[in-house]
Amino acid sequence: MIIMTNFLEVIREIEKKWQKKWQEDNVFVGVIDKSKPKWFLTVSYPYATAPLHIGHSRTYGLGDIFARYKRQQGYNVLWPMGFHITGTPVLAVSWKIRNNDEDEWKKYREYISIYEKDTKRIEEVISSFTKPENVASYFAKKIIQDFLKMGYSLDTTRQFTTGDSEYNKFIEWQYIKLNNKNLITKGNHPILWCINDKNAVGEDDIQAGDEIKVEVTEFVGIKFILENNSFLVAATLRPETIFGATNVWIHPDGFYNEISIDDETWIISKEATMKLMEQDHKITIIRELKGEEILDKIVEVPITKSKIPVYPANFIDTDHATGIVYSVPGHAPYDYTALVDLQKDEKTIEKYALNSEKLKQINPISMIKVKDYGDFPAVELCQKLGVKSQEDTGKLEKATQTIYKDEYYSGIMKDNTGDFEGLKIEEAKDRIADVLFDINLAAPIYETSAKASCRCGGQIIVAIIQNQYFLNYGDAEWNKKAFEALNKMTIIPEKYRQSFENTFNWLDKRPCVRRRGLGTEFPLTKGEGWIIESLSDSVIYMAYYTIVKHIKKNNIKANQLKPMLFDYILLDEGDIKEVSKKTELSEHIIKQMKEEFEYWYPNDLRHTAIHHISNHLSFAIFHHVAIFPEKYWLPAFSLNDMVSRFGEAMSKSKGNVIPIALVPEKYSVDLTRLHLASVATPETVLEWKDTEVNYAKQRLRKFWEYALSVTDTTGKKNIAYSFPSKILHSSVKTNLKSALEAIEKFNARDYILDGFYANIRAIDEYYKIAEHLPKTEKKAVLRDIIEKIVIIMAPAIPHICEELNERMGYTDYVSLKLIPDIVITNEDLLYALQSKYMTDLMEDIEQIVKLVKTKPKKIHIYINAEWKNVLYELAKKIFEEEAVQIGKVMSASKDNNELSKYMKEIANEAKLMLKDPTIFRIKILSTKNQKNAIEGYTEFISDKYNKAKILIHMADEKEIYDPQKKAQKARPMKPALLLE
RNA sequence: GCGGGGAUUGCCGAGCGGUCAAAGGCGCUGGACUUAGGAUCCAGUCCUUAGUGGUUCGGGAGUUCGAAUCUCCCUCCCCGCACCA
Repeated sequence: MIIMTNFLEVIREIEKKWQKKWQEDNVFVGVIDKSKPKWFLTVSYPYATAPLHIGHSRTYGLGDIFARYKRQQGYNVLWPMGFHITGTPVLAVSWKIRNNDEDEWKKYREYISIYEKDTKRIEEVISSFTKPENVASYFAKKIIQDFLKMGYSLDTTRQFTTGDSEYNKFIEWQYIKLNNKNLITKGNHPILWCINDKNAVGEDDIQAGDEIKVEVTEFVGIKFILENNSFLVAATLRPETIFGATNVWIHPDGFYNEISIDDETWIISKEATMKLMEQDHKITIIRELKGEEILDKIVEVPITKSKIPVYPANFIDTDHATGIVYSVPGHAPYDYTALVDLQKDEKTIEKYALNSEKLKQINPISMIKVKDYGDFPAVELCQKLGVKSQEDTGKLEKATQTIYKDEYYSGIMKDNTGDFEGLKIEEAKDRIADVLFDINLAAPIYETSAKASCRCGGQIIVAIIQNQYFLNYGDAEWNKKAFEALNKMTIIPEKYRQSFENTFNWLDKRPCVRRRGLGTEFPLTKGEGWIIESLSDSVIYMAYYTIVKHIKKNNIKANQLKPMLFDYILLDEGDIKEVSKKTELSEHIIKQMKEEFEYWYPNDLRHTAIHHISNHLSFAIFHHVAIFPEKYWLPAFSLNDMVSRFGEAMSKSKGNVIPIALVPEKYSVDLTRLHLASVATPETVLEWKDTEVNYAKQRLRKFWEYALSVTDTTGKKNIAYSFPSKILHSSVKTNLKSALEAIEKFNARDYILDGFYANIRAIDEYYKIAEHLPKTEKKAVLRDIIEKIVIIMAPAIPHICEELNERMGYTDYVSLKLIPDIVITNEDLLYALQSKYMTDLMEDIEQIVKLVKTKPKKIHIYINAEWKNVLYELAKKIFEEEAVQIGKVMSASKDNNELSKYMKEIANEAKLMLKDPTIFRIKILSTKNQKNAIEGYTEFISDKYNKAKILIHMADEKEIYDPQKKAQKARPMKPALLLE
């Protein structure tokens, strides 16, 4: 109990002690050493706007295990870290703090209180966030501290942020390269836009943007011909329904504009006019009008050429698309309901002097055949749901969605749809739109998927940005090269390769400049206020780590970092003399930078979270193949999923966050590292449960105690190991061997499960079986294996291992100790088999003891006759590659001298074999080795059953004690038992 | 919708053609230690049985000497979908 409370405290002190030493001795600083193979790891750098939590430490912790493992394998390892601060988030935080956003202040008070205890200081820090750069610099500083407190073996001398002016030069160079290779194109592009700020908006800028998902929707604006070159433009998502149009709806009280647009005359709502002005049109307003002005007018439907009237409807929203829709009562519940409402509504008919006769003649048109519906799905569904009027919006919404879905997936165009007859709706929809566009009787109208406001209060609409710059990921040659690179890469876990392939196939043009956020100015449009989108900051920056050290050390200025310098260092292009002259840098410094890059690159492994696959990881491959020669392409990615708690992803609003900064005091660093890396496979969401952490804690404590019990002794010294000790020794070896095989494939979980947990269990087991053995032997064997475990498990639990290494009398760092070769001998394999054999045997004994319910005085164990081993080995050979056929065993036995005399017994045995053919797959111990194993455990078994006598009988021997004829039942690996 | 992943014993979660009744954990049950224990340690935890038997791995069909693992169909669940890092 005392040990219990103290254990974590002891460990925590140890953790601090070693972190300090590592830092003081610069143990993890990457320095060129050409005598060693290099290994360059990167883990995606964090975004510096908030404290990191335990979910992040899953990713970084795995990275650290890999880095430490490689280091202990003799590689010269470089694992640097920087910070991402470009884009909008830093600005958004700063903006909210500046505008005294209460929630934001509250959130940041909590964040900062993780690091600062004094309330006044907390307020001070937050106040400083009114300057964006302070947000980034504060968190960058804190996060790196957190990382070091987690024991990560980082080279901290190569830190930078994506906001550094020197780094911006590197990004500028990247874009110059991409542009030179014609990978940047121009075009128009719809985006979400705030009419107030006159600027693009992202999720951060939209009120409740994290809850309402606002997207750009493309409507087809169909031009209903009013008169020559003058149109009523009705917007729809379902252009195929044009064949069912019976009339046009307009809001009688709504305000509309007659506009001149691209040499045509349109009537659309006032709001729509404003929106279209941002959508790449030439517009002048001719006049304003109210909806009622055009009621009862007749328009011509494109394609069908039928003439239909314009009627009033209150469900029309003038602030949605064009504020005009056409009516398809057969297939649209709103339209049907509005039509019925109007036909009954004498008052309205009179008010607008509508042609009542004509109105009442209007009937729904059926033009889509849908499974499980009659001719008029809208009518059917409205009746079924009991829709009363067009005010019944809840039910109408539901009906609309149901029909949309049903018709979309199972609808077929009917014979009144001309060329489109028989087409599935899925297909007809796009075809009809294309035809309409072709004959210039439709135009795309962009609208937001939901009404939304900017944080500034302005309405958000869709705007078309002209001459926008794009990265052309769809470029056939670029794409092909990226695939080529991907095909050569190692992806861990391999199953994510598919996701990359899908991403590559889906990637097309991607806008690469923004008007908002921090970042590098776009070099092609200097002075116009275009910023390079921030994902481009995280695709080839790994290369920058190799040279940033020299930039900082030599105090190189941004304006010295000319493209030709990067060309020379990173691409080996150009002439050093000229570069030196133009950049005013000494040749020596330039050479050093080049040497550093050429030594470390490529980035041997990049480890990140899974959700980066479809963006920055894919782009990283694209940008590498575009810019670098093949020898510098990325060789490998490894990935892990996130951490959840109480079933949900960690987020401030869910209140389930554990900040990394609190890990050392709340848990322990080694404990957390161990748990995070081993409790789940990397591709699954890891649910953090304190009860499970507790398990890891108990095991860690046990390991610590076992290890401490042998720090005062030395290894094996002329002590002959008895059977149980040999078993322990070789099973630990076997476990460590498979642990090393796992981590070699970057499988940290199996590495820990096999190398740590399985070994502790093996020791537990040993202590049970070895109670009767001399203390000196037990200590010797334990010391022997602890030494190995300490070295091999150091990558996972480095602090504890450093401490034990020291307490065992070593003066070097275990973090730098080479992992020994573990060689599994035939003897080890035999012990493993014997151990398994004994576990099974003891289980059998235990089962019988339980059934008999009396304590046995004697335990007779019968080992099978030798000929049975011969038989099984023979059968194994026969069935190695083919199906099991008993006849073959029988005939082969007949030809075998040793077996032919037992044919009767073999017939019985064969029946058993057929029942359980797996027996042919397992390894079998000789009768002698079965006996050896049992003898090695005799004392233990005897002690376990009140000193019962253990008697081993060989079925072959004559005159054995066998009152119940058990001996003949013994099979290889399955001795028979008799308890008395 | 498109694309991907998944469904395992009370729960979480490994396994992905053969010692698989299926790792490990949690929970539960019993015991030890204790004044006590929601601490820790040990044992047990599908059903049956002097053991080598039966029924299980979302549902259904198939391939195989042998399937949780392979194939096909069905049902349900999760994730990603571009100007957001």
